[in-house]
Amino acid sequence: MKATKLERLQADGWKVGNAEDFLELNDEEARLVALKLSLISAVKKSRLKSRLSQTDLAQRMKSSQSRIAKIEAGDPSVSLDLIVRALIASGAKTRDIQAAFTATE
Amino acid sequence: MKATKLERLQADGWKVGNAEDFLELNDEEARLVALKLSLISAVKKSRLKSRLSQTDLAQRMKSSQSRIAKIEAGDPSVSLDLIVRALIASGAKTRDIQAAFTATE
DNA sequence: TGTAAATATGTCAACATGGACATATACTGC
DNA sequence: GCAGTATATGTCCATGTTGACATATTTACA
Repeated sequence: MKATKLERLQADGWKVGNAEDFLELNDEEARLVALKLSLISAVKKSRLKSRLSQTDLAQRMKSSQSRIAKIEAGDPSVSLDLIVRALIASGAKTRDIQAAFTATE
Repeated sequence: MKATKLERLQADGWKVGNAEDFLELNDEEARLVALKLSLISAVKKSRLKSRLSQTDLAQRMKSSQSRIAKIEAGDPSVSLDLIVRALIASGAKTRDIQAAFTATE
């Protein structure tokens, strides 16, 4: 929602900011989660395609086997940064990464 | 490099792991940096397109104006997570995000 | 079944990133 | 120049994320 629209709604006496913002936030949060899941699945696909074990990939990107396992398990302690680094290190091409985004739509 | 290839090179007596790994790491690191820069520029574009001030966008995503400024300035304390959240919150469509990736190639 | 490799799970201390705040600087219309 | 708004920069400390490690579980295959 544009700031101007928000101001208009508020001027009109609308209780904006609670239910509506909540829904939008959920939507945005959902998009991020979907994106992460899609990228995670791309990591596993790419790693297997490159015939790398989790330990191999971990060495490549100077991480640890347990971290890779956590990435692929969707562990909440894993950042988007790490997921993308794993994707790149596993040999994924730019078009593979884009494909992961496409799956989000 | 596949683990098998690495093992073969090592078996052949190659000093793998230093210069080569260093170069590959740089390459991967460079890809990540390029990706971030591309997404950052997409954030600013998307924010302006939506006619949001940094303060507006910050409120939308429950962040702060200074964080948004740091995102757009490419501050090192900004994660990929935050960049993508800003991108989504600023109203970028999935195809805009993909386009940012494309620019990386 | 046994055994080795691969993967999963839990923990933790070190480091990265976060929002918030203060404040400086830049921009815009007057 | 001035006021109002937008953006930039620096700091703080709470929380998030990390690699490393130990260990458990699963898988592959003789």
